[in-house]
Amino acid sequence: MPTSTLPRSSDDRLDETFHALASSTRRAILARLATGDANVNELAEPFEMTLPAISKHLKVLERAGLITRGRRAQYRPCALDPEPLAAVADWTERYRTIWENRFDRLDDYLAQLPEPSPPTTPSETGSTDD
Amino acid sequence: MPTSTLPRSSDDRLDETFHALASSTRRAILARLATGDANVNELAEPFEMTLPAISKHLKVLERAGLITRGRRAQYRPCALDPEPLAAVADWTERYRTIWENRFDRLDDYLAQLPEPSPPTTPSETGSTDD
DNA sequence: CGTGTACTTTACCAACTGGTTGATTAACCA
DNA sequence: TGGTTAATCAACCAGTTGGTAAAGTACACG
Repeated sequence: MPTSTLPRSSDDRLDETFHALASSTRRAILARLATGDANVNELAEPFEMTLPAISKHLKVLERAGLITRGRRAQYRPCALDPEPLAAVADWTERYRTIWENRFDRLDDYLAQLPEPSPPTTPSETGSTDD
Repeated sequence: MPTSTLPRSSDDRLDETFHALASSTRRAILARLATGDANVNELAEPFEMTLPAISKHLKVLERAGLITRGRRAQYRPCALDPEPLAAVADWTERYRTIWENRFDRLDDYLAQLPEPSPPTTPSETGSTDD
């Protein structure tokens, strides 16, 4: 395996980041690492899962650049690297404005309504919806 | 298939949202929908993929709540619903602070350095970086 | 009616995931 | 040297994913 370090597009990297995050196990590992570095056994402890399974999850997180791994004696300490999350935040941000504009348009619509009929006159309101 | 609409945990829904976003095809569909609603054929047009494949992607996006679908004659118009992205933004935000604290700690470290050697003395600055 | 258009469903496939067990590597300790 | 601990590798398995082709459904139109 030549460990193909080909120049990945930002699309590919976003694919990889989102995929790595699409697992509550992996997100829990990241949450644990957010409190400080940890070895593989420490990371595996909360899960009802064998060590090789955790090892695989860590490899996914590492390939996505979300963690880095060192070597201290026979331990492989893992550290969080939230850098790829910046791209996630950027991507998400572009949709937040769209989301907010919906309410803006609704606000505009409500603002130009003829009369804010008081809630004491429940009749007359068009009940033939749909 | 009883369409199991079981009460999903927020973890499960985040899994589903991240999974739906972990495909550049699906993100491209969302980007297209960000410019306005569209039918399935319109959404499929930019891709070298058969219609059933797009249909499957749309189903993934729909299950994740990222799009809603209507019925107008034989058309099934799709509309973007960025609401689930709020949870993504929230999740990501918790790690942004960690990311920034790194630099804060670096700032603290730099701030407490003995002497901020002025830039007018270009010698003396350690040029033996790797 | 029948025919075309828009889309979904079904059945099938190869590839990938996510887990397992058992063997293996690597470093420390005695 | 040999044993223990930490972690990965290899092989395997069931279930899922992402695509296809072909058939089916739903609606409009002449």
